[in-house]
Amino acid sequence: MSKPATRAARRIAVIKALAHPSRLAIAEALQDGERCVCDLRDIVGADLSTVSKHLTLMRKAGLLDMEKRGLNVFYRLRCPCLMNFFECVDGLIPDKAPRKSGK
Amino acid sequence: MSKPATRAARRIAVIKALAHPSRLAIAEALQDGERCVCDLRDIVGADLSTVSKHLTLMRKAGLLDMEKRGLNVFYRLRCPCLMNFFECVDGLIPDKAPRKSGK
DNA sequence: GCTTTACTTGGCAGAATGGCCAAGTATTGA
DNA sequence: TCAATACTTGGCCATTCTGCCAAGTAAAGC
Repeated sequence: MSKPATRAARRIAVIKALAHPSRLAIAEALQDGERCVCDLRDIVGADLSTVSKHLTLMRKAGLLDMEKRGLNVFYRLRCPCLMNFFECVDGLIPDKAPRKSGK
Repeated sequence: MSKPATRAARRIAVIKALAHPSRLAIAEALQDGERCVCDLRDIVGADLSTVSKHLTLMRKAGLLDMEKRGLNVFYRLRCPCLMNFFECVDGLIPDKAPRKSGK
C-alpha cells in the first residue's frame, strides 16, 4: 500500500483535475467512449490550446488514456466509478437552511 | 430533474470543495463520525479561522451537516459515496509512461 | 455582568489556476 | 519537399483561491 501522504497527494491531483467546468464536461463527454481533441474542443467551447492543457492535466492525474492515430489524438476515460460518484453528488443539496443548533 | 447547467455547477462546487489537502483531510477524518472544529483544527494543523472557512465551504457545497452543542460546533459528512470514490481513485496510476501511438 | 472559550468573518497579501495568442512539433497528402 | 492539419507548449496577464491576523459573535461558567 502506498504511503498515506502519497495517496492523499494522488487523490488531490485527481480531484483537482476534475474541479473545473471544462474538465468536468470533458469527463462527462468521454463516458460514451473515446473522443479526439477537436471533438472535445467543440464540446467545451474553449481554445484548442486550453483544451489541450486540460487534457494533459487530466491524463497526468491518471484520469485519461491517450492514443494517437494519424493526425488525431484520442482520449478515453480510465476511472470506472466517476459516474457513480457524480450521481451521488447530484443527490446532495447545498446548504441553504439557517444553521440549526442544540438537539 | 434539475437543469443540466445547474447540475454541472453543483458538481463543480462539490468537487472543488474537496480539491484541497486540508479539506480532503477533513473529509477523511469525518468518515468515522462527527467531529468538532477544534478536533479538525488539530487534524489539519492550520489556523482555526482557516479550518472554519474550509468547513463553511464544504457545508455550503452540501458535503457536511453542522450542529452546535454548547460552545462546540460539530460537523458530519453527508456524502455516502466519498470513500468508494476515493478508493476508486487510489486504483488509478498517474500517467508516467511515454505517450503511445498507433495501434 | 464579566470573563473565558469556541468559532466565524473581514481584510489583505501571496500562491495557484486558467484564459488567449503565438510559436513549435508531428503527421499526412500532394 | 512543401503545405495543410491536428495538436502541444511557452509566455503573459487576469482571476480565483488560500493563508494568517485581528476583530466580532455566541454560549457557558462564575
